[in-house]
Amino acid sequence: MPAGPRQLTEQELAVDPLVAARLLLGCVLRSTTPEGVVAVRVVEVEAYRGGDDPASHCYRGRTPRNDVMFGPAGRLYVYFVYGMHFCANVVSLTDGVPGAVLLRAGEVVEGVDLARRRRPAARNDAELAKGPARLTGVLGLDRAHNGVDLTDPDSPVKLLAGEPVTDVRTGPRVGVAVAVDVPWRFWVDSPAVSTYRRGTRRTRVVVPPER
DNA sequence: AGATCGATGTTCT
DNA sequence: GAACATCGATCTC
Repeated sequence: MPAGPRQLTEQELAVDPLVAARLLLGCVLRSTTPEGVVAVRVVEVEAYRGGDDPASHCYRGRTPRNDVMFGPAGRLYVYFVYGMHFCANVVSLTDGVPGAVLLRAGEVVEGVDLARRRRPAARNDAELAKGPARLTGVLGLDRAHNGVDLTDPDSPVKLLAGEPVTDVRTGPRVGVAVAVDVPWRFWVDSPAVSTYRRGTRRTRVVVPPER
């Protein structure tokens, strides 16, 4: 009987995030929870590098939040944003050198019914995992999954090899107001790719007083 | 298809 | 106290 899809290894993910980003396109992220199984085919990602990338969560050094980014590759970095959403990254680079790839969008390839229950606002199946918080939502990921080893055969969340992709597109990262000049967003043609939105610049605006 | 806005709470200054 | 790797609703074109 045929073996299932190959699981990616820590070694092949221990590379620069720009390399890991292309590697992740077309891969399948498969999550098992008490509710059931949901899997998505990754169609859109973004690279975040350590040190020189002001948009990276580890730009200003190690903190409790970004701790897993400083650990081994192939782990899941889950963070809480905007007071209500979770986003998930795959840690890349090697031990001690931070880096990660944000999983921005995917196509649900398994467990569509459960995915629909988790994302009732989706108007069609392409919208189920169209966006980083939606992707984590359909997979049922939250802060309890921070640090999970995607390369472990016994892990509840696994990263599986998929069909190789062609025609990878690139552009600036979504919702990022700094380092807008680097095209570190990568995607393949799919209705699930999120629409581009410029980073909202929230530098303080001094409002002149009325009268 | 784009613009705007509110919700919500954690993290860092 | 401000920023924030977003979403969903509602409005205009």
